[in-house]
Amino acid sequence: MTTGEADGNRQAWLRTVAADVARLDRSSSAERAADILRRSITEGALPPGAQLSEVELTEVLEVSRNTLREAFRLLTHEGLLIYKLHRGVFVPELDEADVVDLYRLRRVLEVDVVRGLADRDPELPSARLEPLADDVEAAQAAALADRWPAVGTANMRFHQHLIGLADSARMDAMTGRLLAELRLLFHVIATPRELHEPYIARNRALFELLEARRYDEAAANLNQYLLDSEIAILEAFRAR
Amino acid sequence: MTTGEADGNRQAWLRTVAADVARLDRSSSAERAADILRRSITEGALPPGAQLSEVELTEVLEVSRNTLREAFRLLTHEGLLIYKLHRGVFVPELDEADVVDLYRLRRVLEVDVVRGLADRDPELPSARLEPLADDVEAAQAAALADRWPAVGTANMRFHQHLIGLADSARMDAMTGRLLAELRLLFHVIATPRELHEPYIARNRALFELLEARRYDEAAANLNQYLLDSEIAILEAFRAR
DNA sequence: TCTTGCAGGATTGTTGAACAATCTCTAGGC
DNA sequence: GCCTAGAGATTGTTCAACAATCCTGCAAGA
Repeated sequence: MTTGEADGNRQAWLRTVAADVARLDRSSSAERAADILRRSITEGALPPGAQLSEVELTEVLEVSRNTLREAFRLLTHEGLLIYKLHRGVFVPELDEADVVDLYRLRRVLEVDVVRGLADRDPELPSARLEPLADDVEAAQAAALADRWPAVGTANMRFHQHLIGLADSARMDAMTGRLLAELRLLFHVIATPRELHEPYIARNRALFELLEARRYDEAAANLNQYLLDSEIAILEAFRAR
Repeated sequence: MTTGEADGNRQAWLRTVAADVARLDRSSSAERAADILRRSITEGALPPGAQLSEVELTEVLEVSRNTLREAFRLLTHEGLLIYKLHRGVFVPELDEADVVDLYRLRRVLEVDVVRGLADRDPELPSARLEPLADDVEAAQAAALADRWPAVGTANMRFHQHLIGLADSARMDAMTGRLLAELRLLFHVIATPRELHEPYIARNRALFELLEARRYDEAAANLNQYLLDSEIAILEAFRAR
């Protein structure tokens, strides 16, 4: 082993440790409160349009009003809450225009990521695809157990991991926001099975194209996938 | 004038009034404090790496610590500040990887917007291009007055307005963040003139292609523009 | 000389109470 | 029936205090 290699290993190790430290540091009362609220919103316990009362939530979450308001700010900038000055915070009610907007962004980002993989194919170890495979399996398992919201979660994670292949912190953050907003839409739709089931197979097909390094086909596939998904959501939305 | 037109005008007027109200409503102490800090950061008074002391700024800005911290949160999610738990808030220090990341996103979004204009050409009144023309003129005027930071501001506004043509609230927000972060980079570069001057003419050329509705050419032009700009910034960055 | 451990001070994280500003809703007047 | 006024509730902001954590400097030990 050369000194260069040893240095490289040491550098890599330092990076992983730094990442671990950053993860541990992420515990403040405001963020813990935000975590709980985030789950309540994305799981539908707090439906779109609902107002979040400060006094009520300070008691439930056992944090002070100031800390709660910091949690509100965090979620506001994730798109999961909106502030109305002097009136309070609300769970956003997205409309069809938002669906179109969200999907436009998704198509732009995700298709570009897949297309971009072709340029850096050699440096992309196949292990990077494992999270995607796991997500496909998780969706399949949840479907067999008839847990359709969990299918939706796994499908979304698939797309988050897909974006992750680009190694762009900003794309990751943007996608996190977009998918969180998308979840807001799912709760006004009555038929979760019809909404999520088709995409288990489509995610698997997309994964296999990536695995085979047929990136152009994968990009075209993904583009059509997202167009279809947008239409499906719009239809379910109108039929609610 | 038909009733339809009258309705359309009334609708447009209602929208402008609503926008004005929203702008007036946007005056909370936290956001005013954030405005001041934002300018200090983007204008370079607070250089990358600087720490913002809470007690010091409460006195200067004449707001309470809690309100100041809300202002910090606002700027954090614009990418203009970063929080380090129990250590404070700092102006981010971007590196070359961030430049590459930022420009990748800019290319994806801006080129897609221009390309997308072709599909909705008929519904795009030429008046929508006026802000872009104003920005080009502003940049030109600032250049004649030797005010190069102002040239940079006008150039950035040009791109913000360009994204605005897509009528996507989320693209607007993302671009706002990206350009704010980009400004962070400008202050570590010693030669503002060399950095900004070439893009006055290039923005004008891009504008003229848009005006002529030659969108595909405009998209290709913009793509090369952003690639060149990225290289220029990277070089200036390495030479600092 | 270099590292390690330990105060002590400084800064941030969080709380609770208080008051001001604003909104909502109801009751009353026209 | 519609408009207006005012009471009550909610949010916006401040202040003071304490807890938790970080940074600094110094002394003890290898």
